[in-house]
Amino acid sequence: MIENSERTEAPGRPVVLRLARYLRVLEKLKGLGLVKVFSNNLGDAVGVTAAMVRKDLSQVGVQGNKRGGYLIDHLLSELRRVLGRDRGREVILIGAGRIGEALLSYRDFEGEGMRIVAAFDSDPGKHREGPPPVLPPDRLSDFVRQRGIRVAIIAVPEAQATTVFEELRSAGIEGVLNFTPVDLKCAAEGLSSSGCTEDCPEGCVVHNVNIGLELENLFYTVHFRKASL
Amino acid sequence: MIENSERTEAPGRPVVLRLARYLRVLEKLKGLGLVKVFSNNLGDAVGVTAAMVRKDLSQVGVQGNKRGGYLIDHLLSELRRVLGRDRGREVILIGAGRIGEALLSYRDFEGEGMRIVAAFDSDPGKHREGPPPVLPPDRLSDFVRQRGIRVAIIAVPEAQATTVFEELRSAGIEGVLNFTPVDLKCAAEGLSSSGCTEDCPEGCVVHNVNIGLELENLFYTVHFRKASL
DNA sequence: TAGATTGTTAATCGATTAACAATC
DNA sequence: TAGATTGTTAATCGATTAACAATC
Repeated sequence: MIENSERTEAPGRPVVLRLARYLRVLEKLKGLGLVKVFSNNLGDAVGVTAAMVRKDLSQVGVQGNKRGGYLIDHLLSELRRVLGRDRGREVILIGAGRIGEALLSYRDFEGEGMRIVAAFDSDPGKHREGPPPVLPPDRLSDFVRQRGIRVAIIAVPEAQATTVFEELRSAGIEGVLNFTPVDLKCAAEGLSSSGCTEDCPEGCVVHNVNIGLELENLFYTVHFRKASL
Repeated sequence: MIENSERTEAPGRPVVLRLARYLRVLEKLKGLGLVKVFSNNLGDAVGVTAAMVRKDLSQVGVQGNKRGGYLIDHLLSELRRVLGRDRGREVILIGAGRIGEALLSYRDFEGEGMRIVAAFDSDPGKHREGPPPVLPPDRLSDFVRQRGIRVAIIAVPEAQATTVFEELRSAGIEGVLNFTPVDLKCAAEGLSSSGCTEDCPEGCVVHNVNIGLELENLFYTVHFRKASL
């Protein structure tokens, strides 16, 4: 039953998030002119133990030198490969309202090799040439197919969330970052764990960014800490 | 060493997030006129097993009826109490840029009993009466003390993140929701796990909403799924 | 009583941490 | 060789799931 061949086992979500963090630290270290790094250092920078750093790296097949630590250049290119930095990572945005506009002007993920290549909004007043262009919804499907887009961000009002999600799915989108407070369910039912990630049998992944829940949780934590001191 | 008295054990973060979800579903069910609910139903609505629902509820001391399930009204008031809905949950916002404005106009958490009572921005052009008012940074400290504010949202440019954080801490803020990609470290070092929550020895909790990391992770998941089919 | 649902205990699972053998 | 660091195996921890006794 178990594939025991070439491929290493698929790392889980927490591992991937840490790999992305290692990558950022490594870029900064390289910028400082460093050449080698120990699991020790990386762990300190990201706030995890050295053992975990080594385990994460070995899990994705990245090797170090028994005594010399890891070569930063090697680590950089390996992590970029694993995380898919080499492929084009283009995303579309649905909804050019306040959150949408904020994301459009948030140039930060370009540095990470990701790019919003178009936005879609039903309000004609929002349309513009770009880049990135803001287009009417009826151009969504063609755009996705022609450009081979696989990932979308949903930043529409709550009421439109499920409709938009259906449209994205039928256009062939495989991954969604959802900023609405709605739990997007995939056709049938099921889902939801810690409010972050969810899986869709037929092949669409939804990650939820639920600001209200995060804030709720924060209030709770703050209150509880105080109460327990 | 273990306190075994009155108080139930502190529920972890995943439990609290689920409790908040149960609460939302319950509010809708009540709106529909229902009176009772089974762990079964709640589980379906939130996407977890019935056993987990019962465990979560019993963990915070909420009881049902052995055969009749749970009374929605009872559940509502108990969950509201546990989650602290009864106390005023006021938060301030630092940074009235694009993300900040989006949050200000995001009336959604008012329904959840949380409210942004003021924003602060160093650009005088942003200042206004409100409500909520947008104020200059030098009024932050007094405002926090006078109103007893404990929680803040940081939505400033990356470069200002750490400075703002220090100011908040010295003003006595105990919890921060951080929208910048910077890992806010508490005075010294240490921190960071799955990129969501972090704990600060001296009593300030930071929850990070790192959109870039979420997107990175989504691209990865989508790519990997495809590769493994 | 019979049936159904809760509350809780035991089993499973995955992720983190600790320990240590391999090796440069 | 001695010292240091990796890669991996075993132990721990927490959270989820399964099972079931209690009881309305």
